[in-house]
Formats: sequence, structure tokens, C-alpha cells
Amino acid sequence: MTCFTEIVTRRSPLHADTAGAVDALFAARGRLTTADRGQTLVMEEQPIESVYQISSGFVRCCSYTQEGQRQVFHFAGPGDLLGFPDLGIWHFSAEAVTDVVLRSIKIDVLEEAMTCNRAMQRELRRHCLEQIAARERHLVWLAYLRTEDRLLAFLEEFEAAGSKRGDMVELPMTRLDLADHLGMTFETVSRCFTALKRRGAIMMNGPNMYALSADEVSQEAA
Amino acid sequence: MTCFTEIVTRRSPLHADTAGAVDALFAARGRLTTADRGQTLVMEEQPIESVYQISSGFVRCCSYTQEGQRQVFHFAGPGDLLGFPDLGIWHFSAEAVTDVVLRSIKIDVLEEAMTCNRAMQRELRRHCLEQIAARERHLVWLAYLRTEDRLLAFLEEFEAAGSKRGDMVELPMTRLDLADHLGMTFETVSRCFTALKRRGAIMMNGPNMYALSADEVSQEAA
DNA sequence: CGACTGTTTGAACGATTTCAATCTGAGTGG
DNA sequence: CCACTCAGATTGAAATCGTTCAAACAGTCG
Repeated sequence: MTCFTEIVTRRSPLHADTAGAVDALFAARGRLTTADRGQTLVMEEQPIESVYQISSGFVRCCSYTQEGQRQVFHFAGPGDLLGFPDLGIWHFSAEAVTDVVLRSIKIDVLEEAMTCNRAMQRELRRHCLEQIAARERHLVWLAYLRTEDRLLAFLEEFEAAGSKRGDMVELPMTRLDLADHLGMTFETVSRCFTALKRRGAIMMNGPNMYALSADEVSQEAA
Repeated sequence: MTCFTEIVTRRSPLHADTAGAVDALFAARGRLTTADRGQTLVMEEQPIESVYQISSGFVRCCSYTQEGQRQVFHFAGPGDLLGFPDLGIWHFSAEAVTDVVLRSIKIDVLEEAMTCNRAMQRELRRHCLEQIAARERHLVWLAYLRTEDRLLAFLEEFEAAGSKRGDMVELPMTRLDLADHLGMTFETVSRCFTALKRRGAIMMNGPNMYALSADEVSQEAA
């Protein structure tokens, strides 16, 4: 119906039954905006004026400690929403990992659209729940997986999120971005890629294209 | 007004302006229930029939990996809510860390109360946002803090959450509970307590009563 | 062809886990 | 009242994993 066919593939199964109301709102009232690689879209603590849906490209959602260390919570891609459970101020910064195209709508347009719209409220609530679930999965990775398996878990989730092109998946982010997401140094990320290749868990074509090997995936299923 | 004076102290500042609607609902329609230490209140994946507010005692919210490892996301105490952003099924297990008293209300009573009640909807949304923020703080601890500071960060947050009694704070949970929360082994938790004592960051009275030392707190403020 | 950014690799060091032993306090039964 | 038991807590020593610091490599843009 709309032009979001490939976009919706990044959504979690949770959204399957209700997805649509928010997409429709962005399709109807979203203003197209662009941002260059490296540009900061929104900053933590700033007041929210608009909320966004990514059309193409990738964004890292992150925050910084007093010591200047960066924690990347999420790499948002096509179809993903930015700013949703937030009230009043952004609770993270969003920075373009690649050139990005997004649709924006004013926050009061969204709030108004949500009033008395049970479907949209429910969609928002599911979105919050999925955010929490994602953070908790992430927490388990950091707490229990050694670095190599942590990276593999990420690669699997990233592929499953729908970023597959043909038989290989392209990583839009650098080793340092991954390191700040996975709680390790970029050297360790690099070493883990090497180890996963050697172990036969993945194949790579250059530093940014990978494919999970079939037996590794079925191992996970078992 | 109600009997929740000391309970509300565990709430985050975020709630300050809107807190009340949900508390009032629990006060009016909540059924008192009890659970013994060790008892599982709700299990991950099970359908939600009721949601809860803790009156007294502590509960650990956690999930288990296939390998049986446990990740404790949150220790919920007096005033805290259980089951809120969830839709349909519990997304974590809740187990009593101490004997617990809680109020429960049927899920459809809550859903009905939320309909057309903007204040309650807003309160729920803030609650979701606070949950996400808490998970993200937690993620930063695991990614960037070494074990000793991770434990200290927890002790500070736990005291700030309002569990202070007199000048000492009582820890209701075991070293293993803490370990599964902080992503380390219980031996390391124990060693960290010893190190923090030696460093002068905390004082202890038995293994479960602690007080943060004043200069350590002001260090954090600086 | 440099210059630059991002990636890979090596070696020494340090932090945390693992495995094992010991200690403490609360509750129980004689 | 005391010895016994048991769960939880503490401590030690060796082994492992990840970081740090340093150097080399690759691809891209002027």
C-alpha cells in the first residue's frame, strides 16, 4: 500500500499485529530531512521538538559519561523510530553513522494524533516494551558472553533485523562504534572478527561485509 | 493522604509531578497478597493476569539464559510497580528476595482505568521511560566500570532509591543476587566489598548493613 | 604520490574468574 | 546449653581473558 515494504522488515515480530498507525502518520505528515555522516541529529538533554522515522541510513543512539566514554545503545536503521517513549527531553544523543534520510513530525502533532487513538497508544506501548527487552538482551550479552560470542550475537541480531542484502550483510558502522556498543576496545572487536573467521562462524568480504555460516546458525537453534 | 508516605520515597524524581493516579488505583482497588522469601511471583512468558505494587519487601526481576544463567535486571522494593509496560505476557520472572507484601489488581481493571485517563497514560509512559533509562545506566556500569566501582555505583543507587534506615542501609539480597545483577561472580562481589571497606569508601556492620562514607559521596558530586 | 582514517596484529600487563579451602552465624536437635 | 549442620561469605593461588601500548597495513581522498 505505502512505500514502506522493505522498511517494515526491520520491525520486531511484536509489532506485526498493530504496526501501521505510526507508519501511516509519518507517511501522511512526515517532513523529509537529511543528515550527513557524522552529524548529530539530536542531543541528550535537549528539548524534543520533533520525533523521527528513519527512511534510509543508520543512526547510533548513545550517551556519554562524564569521562567522555561513549555507550552506544542501539543502531537504528530504516523503519526505526527515534524519540518515542521520551517526554520533554531526549534521553540519548543520535548521530548519523552513514548519510541518513528521515521523516520528522512535530511532537505536538504526534501527541494530538495519539489522543483517543487506542491503536496508536498500544503501538507506542509495544515500542517501549521492545526497547526495554532490547536493553535487557544487551545486558545479558555484556554480563555473560565473552567478547567473541558477544560480537557473534550482535551480528546475528543485526542480520535478523533485516539489514541483509543478497547473501551478505553490510555493516555501516566502524569497529569503534561496535566496541562502544559491545563494551570492549576496537582492537578486541577486530581480533574477534579474525577469530570468528578462523573458527568458521562467519565469512567476510572486506571489513564491512559478512555472512553468518549456515552451521553456526543451526547451532544457535539447537 | 494515603499510607504511602515512605513508599513514595523510592520513586525517581521523574515521577514527582504526576505520581498519584496509579498509587491511588492500587490503594482503592488493590488486593493484598503475600509471598515468602524465595517464592516465584510471576514467570517469564506466562500470561499476565494481574499487575502489582510492592508494599514491603524486595523482589528480583530477572530472566534466565538457555544455559541457566540468571540476569537480575532490577531489585524492586516498596512502592515499585511490576508488570507495567508488558502486554499479554510477562517479559521477566519476579522472585521474592525477602518475604513480600504486595497489592495486585486485575489487568483489565488497570486497562479500563487507563482508558481516556491522560494522567494515568502519562504516568505509565514516564514509567516506561524510567525503566529504559535504568537499563541504560546499568549497561554503562557493565561496559565501563571495573568491578569495584560497579558495586559502589550500585550501593549509591540503592541508597538513593530510598532504602536507608537510620544511617545504615540494609541489603536484602545475597552476594549471588548482586553478582547476577552486576555481571560478576559472587567471589568477586565479596572481594569488592572488602576492597571498598579498605579503601574507606564504605563502612559495614555485618555483611548486609553498609553506609557510604561522606567524602566518597562528595567525590561523586564533584 | 602523500596524508589520513580505519583496521589488523603482536606482546606485556592487569583484572577477573576459577577452583579450592576456610570462616561465620543462624537454626536444630540432643 | 552446646555440638552439629548448612547456607552464605570470605580469602588465596593459578589460569584465563581482555586491555594497553606499539607497530604495521589498507583503502580513500586530495
